[in-house]
Amino acid sequence: MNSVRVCIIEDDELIRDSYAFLIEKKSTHKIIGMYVDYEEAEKDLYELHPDVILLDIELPGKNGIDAIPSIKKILPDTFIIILSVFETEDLILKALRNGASGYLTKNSPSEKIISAIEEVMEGGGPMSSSVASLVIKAFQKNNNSPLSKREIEILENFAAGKSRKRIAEEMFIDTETVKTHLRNIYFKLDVHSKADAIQIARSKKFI
Amino acid sequence: MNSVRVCIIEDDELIRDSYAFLIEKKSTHKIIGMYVDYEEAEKDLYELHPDVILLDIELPGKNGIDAIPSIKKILPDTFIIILSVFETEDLILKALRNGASGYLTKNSPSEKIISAIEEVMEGGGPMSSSVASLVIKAFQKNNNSPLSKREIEILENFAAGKSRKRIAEEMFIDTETVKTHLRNIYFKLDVHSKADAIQIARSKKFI
DNA sequence: ATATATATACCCCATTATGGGGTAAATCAT
DNA sequence: ATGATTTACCCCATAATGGGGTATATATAT
Repeated sequence: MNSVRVCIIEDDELIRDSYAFLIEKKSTHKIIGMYVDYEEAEKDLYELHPDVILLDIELPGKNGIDAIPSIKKILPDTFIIILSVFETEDLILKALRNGASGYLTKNSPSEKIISAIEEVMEGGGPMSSSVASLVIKAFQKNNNSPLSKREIEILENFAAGKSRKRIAEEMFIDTETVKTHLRNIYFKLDVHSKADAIQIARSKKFI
Repeated sequence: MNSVRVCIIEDDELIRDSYAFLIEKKSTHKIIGMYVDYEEAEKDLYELHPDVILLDIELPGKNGIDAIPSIKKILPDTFIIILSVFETEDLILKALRNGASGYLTKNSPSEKIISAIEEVMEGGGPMSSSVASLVIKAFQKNNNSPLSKREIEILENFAAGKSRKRIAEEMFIDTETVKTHLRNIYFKLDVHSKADAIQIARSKKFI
């Protein structure tokens, strides 16, 4: 592994300095920039063009989640690894959606951080195991759904923007049958519209 | 880490036996069952109640992907780790959606497989780094979208099943403006319906 | 065996949403 | 300053929706 040019954006001085120290000491990677917030970093980013940015989420000024798209606009090919104490589904998914390539918790040992830097450079997606688990769970359905298999199938087609007619044709059933299923779905989810049914079903991972 | 009761479903004798041998030799986990296909395994699963199942995808009879929900129905709390030579987005996401807790490529060293068994028992989500990268990319949008920001926003609301009227209200614009955006979205995606627009936009990760 | 859930299908009705067409002005960004 | 974006209005016919009632066959579970 060649020397990787790394930049750190982290407001806590102790954490920032110890990461920098350990990375420089235990690997061949170079810490080419250290910043206490995104606004400071922004001025230098284009000139610096780091390979990897270690980014904290809890920052003064623009937070890490919102900083990701801004960084990606300036440096589309720079990999961003989130370093955070928080492991909530919401934050993790937003970070990944916004363009982060990895997500580590701050209690990760320095070896894990160093190998994560190498991993992203090689096209990997380094994550703490609890983070990986949350990411996987984000794909999985809730098996305590009140909806039947057929109802789930219909609501999924519905959520794909299809009309009753089209769903009926594709499922080889009558449009009236689709309608009856829909009526039962509305009753079970206690809603009275498509949008509400989709929203409830998605948030509860029924579909 | 206590001894974990592991079961292997893998049709290739050499791979199956070498996994079993290495796991028994290098860890305290117990291989309590080995099967060449899902049908064979199914007979014993409830009685065996393994903690973890190492599951191949390319199986004779029912394939691994389809076997996952069947296993989960019999053993809802057993963790399933996929072992596959294939790393296509489609297979990986289907496996995770169906309930797999981890996904390793077959070239993984035995240490990685052993630690994966421990990781799932502790609530983690073990993945090969290339798999993790694909999973992360599944969350990320295509930034070469022909759609404008506003159009993406509107199509996302559209994909949430909302009507033009509701979108207009929530976005503080006129329904006619929503309509114009929609018309431009249809033109850019070369479609003539909601369902097609959503389908194209989702498959190309524009939304 | 009997109750409950599921999947199928038909009828009525009024209201709402959709897609296609044309046009245009203000603002934003390269 | 040229093209893209965002906003908004007009016309029109057709399709889709949601609410109501009813029914029958099959599965599943207690």
